[in-house]
Amino acid sequence: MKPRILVVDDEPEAVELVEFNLKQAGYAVTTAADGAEALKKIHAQTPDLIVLDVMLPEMDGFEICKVLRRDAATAKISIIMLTAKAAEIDRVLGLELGADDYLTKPFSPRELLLRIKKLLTRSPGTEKPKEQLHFGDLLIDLPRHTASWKNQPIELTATEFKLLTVLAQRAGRVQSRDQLLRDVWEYDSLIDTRTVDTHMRRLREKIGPAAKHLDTVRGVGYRFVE
Amino acid sequence: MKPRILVVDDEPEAVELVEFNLKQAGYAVTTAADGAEALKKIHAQTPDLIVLDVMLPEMDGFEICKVLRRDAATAKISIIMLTAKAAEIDRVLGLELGADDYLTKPFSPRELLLRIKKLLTRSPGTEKPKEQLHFGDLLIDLPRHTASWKNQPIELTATEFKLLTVLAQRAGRVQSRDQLLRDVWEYDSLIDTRTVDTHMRRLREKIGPAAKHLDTVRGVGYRFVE
DNA sequence: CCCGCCTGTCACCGGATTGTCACACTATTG
DNA sequence: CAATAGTGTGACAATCCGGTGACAGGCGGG
Repeated sequence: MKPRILVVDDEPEAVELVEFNLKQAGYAVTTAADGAEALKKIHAQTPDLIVLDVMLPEMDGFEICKVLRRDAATAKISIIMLTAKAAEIDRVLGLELGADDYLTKPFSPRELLLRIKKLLTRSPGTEKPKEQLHFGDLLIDLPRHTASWKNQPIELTATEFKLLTVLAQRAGRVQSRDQLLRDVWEYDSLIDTRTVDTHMRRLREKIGPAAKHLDTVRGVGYRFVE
Repeated sequence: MKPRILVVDDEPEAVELVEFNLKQAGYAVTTAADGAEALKKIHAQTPDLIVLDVMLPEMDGFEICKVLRRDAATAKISIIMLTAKAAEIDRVLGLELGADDYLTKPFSPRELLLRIKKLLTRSPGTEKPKEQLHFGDLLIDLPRHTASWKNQPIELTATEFKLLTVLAQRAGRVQSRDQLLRDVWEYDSLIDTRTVDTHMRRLREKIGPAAKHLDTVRGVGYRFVE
């Protein structure tokens, strides 16, 4: 899952330079040359981070930043402002604008990459991982370490619970037996891969009707379907 | 009536940045560079919230936090800790320290403002740590350090009481033995995890019928159920 | 100093859990 | 249709895990 980054600047060369470097670094990059285009693209597909030049025709970077922060849907996107004057820094990072970081032009691509990395690795930490997983009548509660079907508790052993959890958290994606061994058992391949099958059987028996969520993908592995 | 916020940090630039942003946002800000100064200012005029850096000369943030929580006059002030390591989070938010929130450095002023706002607008209903915990016929009184079942007092040792308290305060959530060692014993892994079992046994014996609240989650830990 | 209480550790036990195997069964392939 | 690979199933033994009783060191009070 590549992090998505939107680069907003009206100077084509600047955009190109940044875009090239970010793509090199493995990010999915989209670009916009003015505020209207930026907002359109943001609403089309929310990026994880925005690199935003202050100097833009019509709607400037400050305006865009404010607009984004006001809307709950976009308020949590990390924003790095590209600004000319050091004097503006306080305002940029402050309450009114609320950018997460800034760079004064000119800057080195490497520097930008460092800031981006910092912001992207931090944001997942600030939002909590889900504590409960709902799938129709199936409820998995991680901190309580319980699962239930139509509010009827399901008795699961530690391994079964973890297996269910791992599959459910990756709902829709097939997990190979090896992958499951790594993620559920936490050590590699000391265990026969067929052991996974046995645990899947036990899990299916215990969760009864909810077993419809557990698909076998012949020749590949198992998958949790919603 | 502006909410009063005390910022405690020994780095002048950090203080300045935070102070500027908080004032912009309409808070009344005072600052302190070390623990002694902080305590003095707190007692001179109780702030509504404290932004507290962990790294301080002499008395560190942990110490200050503990001191504040012990004194009834200051126990209810909201505290946001600025901490370096993610590993310390559990301890910071846990029973021993009882901070209300935390941020890992570096953080954006905007993030800090969001957390502050959240804590200050906290409705009186979602009040601070309760002084008494009721669960059916079981009553745990934290300031008195007593527990009772149907108004009959239960004799508990210090460790047993703390163990019960920690579990009850996280009612519903499974606590691993390691977690309990951290939160009840306060230091890590010098102690055998099986020691927890022994104390659970003693606790169960003493609280008699109330032991039904204490669940064992095989392979995971223990859980207080309501 | 002695005594009793609190604590941490250990060894043991019974039951739950788990990994493995052999075999049955089903989909896939030629 | 037969052969084959892949998966479901039942049974079983080894292991793990938590409860329990016992014990020794530490500490404080009398």
